[in-house]
Amino acid sequence: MARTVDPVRHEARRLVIIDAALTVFAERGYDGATTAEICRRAGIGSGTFFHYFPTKLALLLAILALGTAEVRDAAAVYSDRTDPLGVLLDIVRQGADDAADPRMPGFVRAVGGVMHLPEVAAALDADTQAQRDLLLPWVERAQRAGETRTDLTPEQITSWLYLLTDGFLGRTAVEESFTARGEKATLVDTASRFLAP
Amino acid sequence: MARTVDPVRHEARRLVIIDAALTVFAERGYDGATTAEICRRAGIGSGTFFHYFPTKLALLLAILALGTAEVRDAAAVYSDRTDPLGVLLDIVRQGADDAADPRMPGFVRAVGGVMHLPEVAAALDADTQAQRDLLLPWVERAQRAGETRTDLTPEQITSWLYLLTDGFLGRTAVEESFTARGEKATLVDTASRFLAP
DNA sequence: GCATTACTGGAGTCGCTGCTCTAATAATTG
DNA sequence: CAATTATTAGAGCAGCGACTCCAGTAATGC
Repeated sequence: MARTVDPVRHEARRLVIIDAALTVFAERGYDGATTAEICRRAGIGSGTFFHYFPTKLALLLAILALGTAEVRDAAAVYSDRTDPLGVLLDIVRQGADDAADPRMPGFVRAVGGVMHLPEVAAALDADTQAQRDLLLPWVERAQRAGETRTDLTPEQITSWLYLLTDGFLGRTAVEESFTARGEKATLVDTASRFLAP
Repeated sequence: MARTVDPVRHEARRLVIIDAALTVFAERGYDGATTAEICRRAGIGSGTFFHYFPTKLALLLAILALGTAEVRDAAAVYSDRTDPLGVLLDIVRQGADDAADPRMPGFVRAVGGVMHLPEVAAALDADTQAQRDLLLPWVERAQRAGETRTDLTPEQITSWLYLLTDGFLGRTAVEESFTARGEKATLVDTASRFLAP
């Protein structure tokens, strides 16, 4: 036998491609991003590209999976907090911080543009589910503690919190003067107003 | 000479194509929508298509222009109202109603997916500007009347109102159980809470 | 009726892009 | 070092889709 796989090297290379793709997708959209351009950006040949990912779509899905995993991991950070409302606002804050990566809005739009592909829709469903799993228990706790309105179901409140961060992301994508950094405080305030009993 | 153009017939045909395109764009995204499919849906041949629109992109821009014109026309409806806050909430309500067209969310995503094209970006800028022109005077009046918070600039408030309807639209696009009809009341309530002094 | 022009369909073209294939190179094991 | 296999680049292929072209038809003015 000879030469076993070095998983570290392999994974590193994978991440280089993913990072390049994230940039190009954000700049040109999914269809506008050619594999050739991604390869150039990653400093590899097309042979290498397809050695790591079977299709361009698989690459997109890998990026989405990475994001979803991150959301899942985030749960651990809050696990021993005792102030439900505070946790909810911190999660919202975190969403604003994520929007600060200048590639994020463009990437989100790019994904939306190919959401009609069933694989993409499924990946987004998984992501939404992860977000929900993160928020829902804290919403319920906040309601029980009387820190939050109870005229909406926990599911509805979760959706609306998601709506706020999503809309926030979208606005930073479109409007020059609307910056994640500058409007973060208003986002948290708006979430507070929304949650208030 | 012979046969002058019949503008009515011409315009009607144009609208048929536009309507078909709106549907197909919403279903498949911009790049996913082939001109062949749009032609099939509109019941025309490709020759006819390119007789009416020089390129596929021009067709998309025509749809966007139509929407922007609609926003501009909306201004007239509110012109002699005297309750600024009520007008703002009505505009928000109108946004919720627009989101009720089942093709709207998909179409919005499709447009977002090709926003990197300068022509599309410009068209969206124009649309945002029209929305701003509609909202801004009423925000200023509401502030002066003391019906609305004044810790944010009128421009910021306008952006945030836009954010709410935009996010609302996005959520109806993604989440099955989040319907424009069902969540409309919460949208108006959230806008109220946001605007409150 | 006839000349002229608008409109229409659809077959075909041309460029582009995702992906395949091959041959070379590097790494690893014994 | 030899054998084996992972990795790499990049030339080229195959398919697809926007758009062109043209021939035929309908409408209009005289």
